[in-house]
Amino acid sequence: MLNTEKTMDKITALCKGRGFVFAGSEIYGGLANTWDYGPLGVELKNNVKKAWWQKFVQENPYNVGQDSAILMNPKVWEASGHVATFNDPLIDCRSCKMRHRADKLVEEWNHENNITDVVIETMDDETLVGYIREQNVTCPHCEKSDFTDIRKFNLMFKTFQGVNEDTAAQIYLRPETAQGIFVQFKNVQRTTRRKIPFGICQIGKSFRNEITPGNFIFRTREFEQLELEFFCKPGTDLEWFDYWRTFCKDWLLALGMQEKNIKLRDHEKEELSHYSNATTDFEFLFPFGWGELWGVADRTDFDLTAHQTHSGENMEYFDQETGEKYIPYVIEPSLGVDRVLLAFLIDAYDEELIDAEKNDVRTVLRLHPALAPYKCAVLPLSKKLSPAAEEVYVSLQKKFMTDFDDSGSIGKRYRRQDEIGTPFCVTYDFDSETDKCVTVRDRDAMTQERIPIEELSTYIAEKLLF
RNA sequence: GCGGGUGUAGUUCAAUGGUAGAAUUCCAGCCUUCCAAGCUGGCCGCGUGGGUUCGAUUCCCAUCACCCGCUCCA
Repeated sequence: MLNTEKTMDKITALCKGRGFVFAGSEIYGGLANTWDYGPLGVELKNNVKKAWWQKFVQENPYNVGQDSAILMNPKVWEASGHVATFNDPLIDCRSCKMRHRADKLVEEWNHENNITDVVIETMDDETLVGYIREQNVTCPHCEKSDFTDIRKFNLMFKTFQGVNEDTAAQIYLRPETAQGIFVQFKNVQRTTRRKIPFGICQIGKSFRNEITPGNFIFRTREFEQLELEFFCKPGTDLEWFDYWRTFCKDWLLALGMQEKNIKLRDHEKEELSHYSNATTDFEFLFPFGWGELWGVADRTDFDLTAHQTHSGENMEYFDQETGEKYIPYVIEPSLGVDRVLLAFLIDAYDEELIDAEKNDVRTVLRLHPALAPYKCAVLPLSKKLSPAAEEVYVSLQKKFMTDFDDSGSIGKRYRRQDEIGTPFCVTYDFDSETDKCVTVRDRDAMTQERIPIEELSTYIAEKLLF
């Protein structure tokens, strides 16, 4: 019996086999959880970014773009709270080797023992360890109370700027792109003459030294984010929160993601980040379960206020119409490029049983044309037609990523394109010379249409819209 | 980082204490007038490093990577 279930193995095999994603540094035995995008992967990734930019910047009445540096003044991360709260106090149980977060350990212990008058948040590591030893807090796993000291684990990658590798020269690789937007908020507002509400979009790499990455490109230590920081008047934030939630969902659906694989989940109070008072996660049904794709957070005025406090720079916005001065609230829809790319891939992956007896399966990536690495492939029906077909190929290349393939049977070449998600195959045949038309075969509908060569690029361009 | 599992061509799977064989993919040629045709030829592999041994892909140790759990979140 043929198994057409989508699995991560099949997805990773396709990615490796067709040049979407390769394991990083593979010839040196790899480096844990690093992945490189191959020729098709980078096209897909660029298309995802382009599609996001198009809807969030190009076509959007509110938003503008920017691109800030990965390296920032370390004070940024003190202000943002990342130096303090991205620090996990890890503690190991000597008995069963289980690792815990010291603060969570105490929190649970207090909860179970009905201790309510102890404030964990204000405890430093020594106090935490002291408390654990005093109270004989036990390991939830083995019930013993034998813990190591706390080891600080900061999720931020550190490096050094300049020649001195001392702490004064220590800087961080940004753990999120958002702060680059906050620190430039005033410059962008001034130079674009934007009035509140408006937003700033940014695409860029971020780095988090996760304890446990995994699930292919779902969680990696180096990843790329698509972030919008939307500035609005306090009190209108929840309204805009809803607005952007809907906007984000529409974007996913417009690009063909199946609604049944998307779920919106609101964060519970305890779950909220240090900067947020409301968050909704967009989750996608991956083969390994539901996983977060898009976090839409109401960050309040936390960041701008923090930067105002730490930098001494006034971050207030002055409303000319009402004469009011205020620090804007911020709605942040933050999307992981690698994650959403994986989601699109999985969502698009399909195996079609063509002939049960021959065990013939057509593997097809039903990617939206806007996302597909190649928009079309030119396939001469016979090798004798290759020179003429190449002319069509060269003209199409000026407009879109186009592939050319004249090796093997026409059927095999269709299948090759199906597997990498090419929406249109253009076949140049023996009549093309005289009627100046080609056959365009649609990947999903499996239909064939005779199109004049000169109308070809317009025909395809229309299908790329979303 | 801890516990469990895995590691042989791009993929799927063999065999072996005497340095590996097939299918498929891929490439070249012949053939081929629209959905994985055929023929001929070809490329490609024992994760890495040690040890035992005359000799290791095989046995032992370490290491690395991947998968499943504990964490976390874009």
